[in-house]
Amino acid sequence: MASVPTASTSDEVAIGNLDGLVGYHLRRASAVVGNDFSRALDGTGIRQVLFNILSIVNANPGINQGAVGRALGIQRANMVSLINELVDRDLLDRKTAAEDRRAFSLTLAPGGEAMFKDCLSRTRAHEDQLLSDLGPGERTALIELLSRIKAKER
Amino acid sequence: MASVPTASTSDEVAIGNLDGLVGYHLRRASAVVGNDFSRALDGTGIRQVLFNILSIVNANPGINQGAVGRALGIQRANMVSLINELVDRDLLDRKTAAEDRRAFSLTLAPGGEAMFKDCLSRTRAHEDQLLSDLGPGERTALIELLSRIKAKER
DNA sequence: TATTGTTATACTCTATAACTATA
DNA sequence: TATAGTTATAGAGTATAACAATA
Repeated sequence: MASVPTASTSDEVAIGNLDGLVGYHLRRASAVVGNDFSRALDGTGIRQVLFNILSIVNANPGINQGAVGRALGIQRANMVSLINELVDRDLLDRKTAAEDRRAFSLTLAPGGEAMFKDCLSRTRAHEDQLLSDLGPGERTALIELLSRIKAKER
Repeated sequence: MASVPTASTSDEVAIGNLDGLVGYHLRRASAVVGNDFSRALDGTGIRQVLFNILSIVNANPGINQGAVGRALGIQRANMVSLINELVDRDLLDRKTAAEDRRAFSLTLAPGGEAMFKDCLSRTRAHEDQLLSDLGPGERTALIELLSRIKAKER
């Protein structure tokens, strides 16, 4: 069974063979940053998924619901209530697409733009704080490695 | 609002400001590796959490339930059904701890050891495949960076 | 026939509070 | 009083199948 690390960084117990697995470390690090994100956006009512949707729509005005879902890895069926939530809160404008009457064309409502800006700056501030002991090169390198992993999606 | 990247690696739509956020990339990469993990363990009935629990118990025979949860960031209340599941499937032995009769002492049952070994080699094979275009140095560097982020947990 | 969005549904994960039994 | 495990419960994320309207 190869090498079984005894403790690594753990303070209380050994994590055993998990230590060599990228998946384990990704899961834990993602949770830490995700929780920090939640604290950053506390009080806004915006969750990580919703923020991601706002960002995609912001960068692609007029995009339709399905395309947003594909960009974020969210299934069609699960997009419905998320978009409803943002439309109901007047953060997103939804209208039937001119070119394809099956689809909806999404744009940020004025309130959505303000909300997105606010959430973005909160998020950046929190990430800068949380990741302050990573050098700028390390941070870039990390994002680059994560992008390459993401590209392996199937 | 600083720089708004237009496309980065995206093929269909721009991800906008998400591109500069570590949290976004962590979330997506973690999902990719997690899905790959699920495929690797398809048919075993073992999910990522359960595998993590088996690994902790394997590395710390006799450990109690709460300590496993703390090591993995799982709340006490949520440990109960997970441990029940593993005990019911004869993968884990659970007995009242000698030193503290409130606690349970957990060890891998023979079937649990076999299952863990099997899952571990499947997982390693899948990770090696999925991450084959990361050099060994990059993989180590990635794990090191993720560990440092995890250490910021609060 | 294929695609966009929808509904219904179910499973997993996560979070909180209140309880018991032991310490 | 504090801790180990339990129960109940609720919210959120994710997955599948089947449907209507449109392409």
